[in-house]
Amino acid sequence: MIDLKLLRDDPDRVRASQRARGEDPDLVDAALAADERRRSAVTRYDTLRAEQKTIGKQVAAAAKGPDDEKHALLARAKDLAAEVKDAEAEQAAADDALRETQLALSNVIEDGVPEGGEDDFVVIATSGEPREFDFTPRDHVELGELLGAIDTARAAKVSGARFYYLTGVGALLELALINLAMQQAVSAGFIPMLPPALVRPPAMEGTGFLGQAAENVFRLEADDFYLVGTAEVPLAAYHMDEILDGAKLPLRYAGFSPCFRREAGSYGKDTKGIIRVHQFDKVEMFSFTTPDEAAAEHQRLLAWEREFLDALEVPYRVIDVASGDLGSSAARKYDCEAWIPTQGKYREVTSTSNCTQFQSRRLNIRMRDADGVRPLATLNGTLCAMPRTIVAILENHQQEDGSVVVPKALRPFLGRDLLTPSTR
RNA sequence: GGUGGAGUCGCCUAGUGGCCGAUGGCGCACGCCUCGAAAGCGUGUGAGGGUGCAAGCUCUCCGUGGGUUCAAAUCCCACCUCCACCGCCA
Repeated sequence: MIDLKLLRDDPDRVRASQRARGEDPDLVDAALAADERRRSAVTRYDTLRAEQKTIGKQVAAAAKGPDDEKHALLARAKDLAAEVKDAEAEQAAADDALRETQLALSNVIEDGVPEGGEDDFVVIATSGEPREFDFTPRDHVELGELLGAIDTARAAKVSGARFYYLTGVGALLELALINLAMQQAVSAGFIPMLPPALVRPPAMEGTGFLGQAAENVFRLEADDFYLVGTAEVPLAAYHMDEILDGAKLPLRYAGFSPCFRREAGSYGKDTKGIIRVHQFDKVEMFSFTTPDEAAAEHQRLLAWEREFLDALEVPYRVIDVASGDLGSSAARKYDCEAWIPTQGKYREVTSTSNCTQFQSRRLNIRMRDADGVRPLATLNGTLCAMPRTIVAILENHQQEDGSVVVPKALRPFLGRDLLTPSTR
């Protein structure tokens, strides 16, 4: 949710941000008008209500006095009650209208975000070199089959398209990745969390997933639950309606959870394999910090993501996502993209967003320090999304015979150095 | 799923229609006392909005949402959450 003060003091900055995102700058003026309307409604209600309270006290005092005086007061009080009710309704309507326009506005982008759409990202780092194969590399679907690690055919029978079974070493590979990721997170000071994957509407709404992203959210209508698309939702909402002690920030959580995505509108994209699926597991980092520290924390989250990819010995690059391709709550976003040999391109495996105070305002999460009580900053970053990471490992570390060399960092967790084709 | 009980300002708690934005304690902050501390004493201590340069003035919030009333923490209804017991499942 946008800061009202910023909206009033510097509407041009918000308009410019909207334009850079390819969103409607006129929403700014709609919000300003709604703010104006609300303020006059509040003043009217406050005045009437103060009068009502005064008269109420007079009625109580006159209770023992003469009848005609009492009746006159009561008559006046009745009229006033009707007016108050009317003013209250108008204020409530004005409140709702303002909130609606406020919610329609996306976060103000950070200075330096590349302008443009999906293809206008800026590559800010690359690590490792795409490997030269002296044989024709197999894609992860074929490798998964050879190794007895991935079964998409039976998953289609049981659950339909975009589902998969991890079997045998595939299952073990995920468990090893979870443990490696959690170990890294914990030694960096994160609090490990296993959050709920079903949440009630306020948590989903507060994290901003019921806006443009709503069509990608699974909903359990009979019970009014949403299935989370990322642990970001339950981790952000963990401190909903709380005031955190400024001295205890930053608070960092590493949440492992299943993630559910409808993938509406992606028909035809990545239909093969496990790059784009309806359900997967992920270890997500989440930070609550002061507004001043947000940008620096963003860099730290990116560094932790890179540390993890480095440990997996996978070539990747880091992109600074362009303004038109940011989620509505992100002021800035960096994606790490791993090299996928059989596609000949880099594909997103992790993503970290600085949501500044945008998300905390919606979720009503604040901090208290010497400067008083105010919204804090929230940031999130993927540490390890299992299927895409598994794809990157299998494809990059494969050998001619279909075996896959296990990255050194993962060996203690997997208990083996090499995955070999099985005759299952 | 059934029955009963409960949700008040960081924590505990008083409060059954106007004198209540709300009692008291703990905690916390500051001060006094002390060589220093503890104890003791004193003062202060929720959040949000409107208005104002400011001091201030004012409105809202007693789980949430409705209702009754001139007036609701207090009465009524629905919902949410928690606790206990029973049933069921793991």
